[in-house]
Amino acid sequence: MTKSRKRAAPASSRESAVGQGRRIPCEKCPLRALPVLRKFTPEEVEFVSNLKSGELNVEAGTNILLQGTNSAHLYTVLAGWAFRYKMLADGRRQILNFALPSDFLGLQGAVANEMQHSIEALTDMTLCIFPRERLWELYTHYPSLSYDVTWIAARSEQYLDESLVNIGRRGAMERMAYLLLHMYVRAEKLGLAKGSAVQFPFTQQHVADTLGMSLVHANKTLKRLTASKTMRWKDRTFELLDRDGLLAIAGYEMPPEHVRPFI
Amino acid sequence: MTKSRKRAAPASSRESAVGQGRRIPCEKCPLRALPVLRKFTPEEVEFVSNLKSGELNVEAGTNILLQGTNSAHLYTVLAGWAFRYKMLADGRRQILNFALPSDFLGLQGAVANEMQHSIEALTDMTLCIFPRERLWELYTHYPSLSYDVTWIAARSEQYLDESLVNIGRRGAMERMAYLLLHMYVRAEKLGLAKGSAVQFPFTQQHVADTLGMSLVHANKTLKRLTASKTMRWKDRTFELLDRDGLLAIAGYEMPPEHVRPFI
DNA sequence: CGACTTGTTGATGTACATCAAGGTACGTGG
DNA sequence: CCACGTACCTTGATGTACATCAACAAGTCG
Repeated sequence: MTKSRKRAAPASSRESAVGQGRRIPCEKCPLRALPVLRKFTPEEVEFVSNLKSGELNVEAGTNILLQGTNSAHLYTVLAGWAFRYKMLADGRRQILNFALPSDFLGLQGAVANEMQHSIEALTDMTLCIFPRERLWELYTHYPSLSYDVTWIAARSEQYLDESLVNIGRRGAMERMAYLLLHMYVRAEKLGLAKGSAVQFPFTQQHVADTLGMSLVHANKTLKRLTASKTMRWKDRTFELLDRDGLLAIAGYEMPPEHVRPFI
Repeated sequence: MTKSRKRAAPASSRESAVGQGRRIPCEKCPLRALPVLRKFTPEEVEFVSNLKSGELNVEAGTNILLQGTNSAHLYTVLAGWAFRYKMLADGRRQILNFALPSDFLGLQGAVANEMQHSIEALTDMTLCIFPRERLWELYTHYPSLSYDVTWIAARSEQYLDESLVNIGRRGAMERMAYLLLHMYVRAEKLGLAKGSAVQFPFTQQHVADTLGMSLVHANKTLKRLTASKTMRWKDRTFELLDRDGLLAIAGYEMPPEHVRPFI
């Protein structure tokens, strides 16, 4: 054993001060207009709207879902960022993925019974709540939506495949370049970019835990990457300066990203 | 860049000498009796049987699915072992997962359009073929089966999560112990174990590519692991000698494995 | 103000990769 | 039969990408 990242105390994860917001009807959901998201029929939207049991506001640092428990809910991210992670007994942490607006959370728990991972809010967030036991209704009433759920699961599998190659077979610079570019592109697609800059709410520690390296090494890798002048990342603001240059360092062809469902 | 595993020539992957076997009706499928697999209703079985368009026999080394192409089929493994992998441009390889009898292959391609990974047969295999374009029928006619497909996708996500923690945050011994135990358990559940021994059809190179390490290091790690007397692996035969001991080295709680669907 | 979070940097150690060589078992065609 | 190739495993010597340890700087917060 070696591999860095022990933290004795659960430094983040404050007490989960949550709140119930008022309900925006799905018909007026601001996300639904995004061009990357598949158009729903009015019936589909109405069904989903009816499935939605409420909204949840959580503060940054809150654990939305917890490894080892079974959640009664599924969530859609309306606003804010989160990350999915697993902890080992001795405190090592691996971040599996980040969640952005329009992402769907908790399916594994709905299907398994017990969560095998945790999810923590990176920023203040707004989530749509769907009761887990009504997922079955969706399957019996709306094949199109069931297909979407499968689609979503298959796509996260793709992301994970990418991460596995990334961590298993590539050096620190390649990994880092790939991750930053990946997160930039995702944010950009959601209209979160201003010019070529995005507000990244995560820290170097999060990046290190995503890429399976130590904080110190992540820091030094970022320095080297900055020296390449393909990007800049200071005070939570990420700027993409040379997309092709960064892509070249990542040594990668980005897989095609399609229009996707949003439940 | 570093991170091992370049191979100039595609050493394995012979020419895909395949063959069409005769058709076993799903009602008589030998796998369906396995206690780990969920019981299907007669209607479900009949529907699946009708969906099945044929059987495929492939030799060890054949590429069943290829990164960058779009396959017209979905497969269920009836017999034999395979592995899912991705290659980088310079020849580095990352194995993502292994496929055993009862596993479902090709969903990502069905849902995306273009495969983002390849699958290669480790042994001679028999596969059930399902035409991809009829997947939609399944969604419209059988919510229960659609739910199963989602279930399967969510479960592979869980496997990938595990692998990510494994590669990202654990040392060579831990990784190795975990992988071997994991593969043993999977094989055992399918009735492939004799006493406490299983025939593993993969080589040390495959293990190395799964764990994101070099062949040499995998070999040395295996030596050290053998010295612990918790297992033995010689001439393709793996023997589990001390389950708890190996589990302790893996430093892990195995997640609960449930009864699962088999399409 | 201290306590804490985040970033930064240098010194040192080690887990890993790379290189190189050889060893066994299997096949092939002469 | 042997010579030859090839697939797989093994082992030692050497190099390096990473982790660990330690310290400090800047910003924020109660």
